[in-house]
Amino acid sequence: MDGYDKYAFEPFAVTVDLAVLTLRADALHVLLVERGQEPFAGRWALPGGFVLPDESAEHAARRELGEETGLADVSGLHLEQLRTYSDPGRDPRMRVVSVAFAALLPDAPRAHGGGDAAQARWTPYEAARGLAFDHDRILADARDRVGAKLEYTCLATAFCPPEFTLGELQQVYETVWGTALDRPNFRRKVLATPGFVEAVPGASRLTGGRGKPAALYRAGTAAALHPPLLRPPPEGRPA
Amino acid sequence: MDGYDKYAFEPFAVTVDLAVLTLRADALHVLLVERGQEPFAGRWALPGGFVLPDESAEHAARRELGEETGLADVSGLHLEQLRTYSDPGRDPRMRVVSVAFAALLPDAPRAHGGGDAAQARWTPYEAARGLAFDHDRILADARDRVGAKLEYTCLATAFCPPEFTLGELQQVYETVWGTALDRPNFRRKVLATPGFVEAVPGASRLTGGRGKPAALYRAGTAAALHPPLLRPPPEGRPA
DNA sequence: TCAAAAGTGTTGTTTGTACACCCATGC
DNA sequence: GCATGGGTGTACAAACAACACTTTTGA
Repeated sequence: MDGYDKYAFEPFAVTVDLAVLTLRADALHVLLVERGQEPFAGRWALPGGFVLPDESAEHAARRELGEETGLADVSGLHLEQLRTYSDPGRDPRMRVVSVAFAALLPDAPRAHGGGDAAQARWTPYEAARGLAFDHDRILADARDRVGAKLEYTCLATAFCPPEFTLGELQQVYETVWGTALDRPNFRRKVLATPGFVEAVPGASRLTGGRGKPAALYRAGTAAALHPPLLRPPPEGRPA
Repeated sequence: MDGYDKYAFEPFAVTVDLAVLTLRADALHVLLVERGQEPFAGRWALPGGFVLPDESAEHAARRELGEETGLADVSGLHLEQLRTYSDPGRDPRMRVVSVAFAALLPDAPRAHGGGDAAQARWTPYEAARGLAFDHDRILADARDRVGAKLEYTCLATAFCPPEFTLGELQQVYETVWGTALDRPNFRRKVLATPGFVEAVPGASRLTGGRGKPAALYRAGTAAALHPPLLRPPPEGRPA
């Protein structure tokens, strides 16, 4: 950090890459853009872009999030830094260091090709393979991180609309983890955690067209979950 | 990412900053270097340096770790990316984006002023305040991360020498968390977690000069802890 | 023989899990 | 009525926390 010279080193480009995740039809979806230019022209990639000279990576990420999703207000969306990818060869053109973010959306708005992307599309997570650059890796890391954070934080509400039912919240866990949970027990755990959700008095909503209308809840103020809501251990290894 | 030009944007410098943590005399210590030049000349800072044109941030971090600690072999040390700090004003000289890492050492080697640092010194965590740049924040984030990861990973062994006693392992938890743990229960939890530690057959060591020699263990192969070893919730909120 | 540190046992409580069961609604 | 999804109760098992107790060493 000492003996500096602005141009002493080969310039690094700093970009942000976004893993924008949402739940659609009970499946995890990710927002992808089709690349219009080389390298990887025609391939799908995570949305992203350069960090501008006078903004932070967080600012750039939220700016890109607005441009790519076409949402008017992205200020309330959950946006979280994942990690930074800096392998020298990750971009064939030049030295690009990318700060990756995960964004969580309650509902999938229409995808539209905003910014410099040819087009944007919501893709099921399972089908999002063969992405440009090291984006397969970034996407996998995003999913791992989100799955892990569901256990010990209130992150699940970031996938839900402002008012949601406990069934919808449970669906978040089941979809991201790919496991079924016992409904009565899930309900008790969530309600027993102070600050996870708060009831909307009197409100209720029909979910599947049939059945008893479910009570509505809002996200609470707590950030961490004590005790955690552990996902069932993978088969074959009894705790 | 399209329509690129190597020099179209103001160059970003990319650096790494290291929060090198160890346990010394049952207290968390961090390696600090005294800055020799402006800005912040004479102030203490986390060790770090530029990422070279042909290396990743991880490579730069391990290289700096070797230079700053003076250790011959740093290949086995735990080194983990924390997050990236990119506020436009964080370095008054120019645009510097820093990828922060946490490094965990089993034992505090002598600190020596290596590289471009005037001198390096192990400082108790509590006394490390008023650091240069945003290093107070980075250091606090490192401590938070390490404390949290002790709960659900086998990270604690990274603070221990190759062979250690369960009492020493417990000391890691107690020091980082600042809480006392019940020894019999701690012992059972650790031994009940497959892959956390493995016994060294027949070996034992006297720890406090007195008392029964303790059996020795090595770090196991597991990375995650299922179930987690939760720290006692802060007073006043019964789980 | 005592202090100190390691290691084992036991007991009561809490938590988790796997269900069975009732409730409200649309068809 | 009946299928569907929401919500409650309960009983067994596993896990946890607190603490008494034994063992092995140095002084």
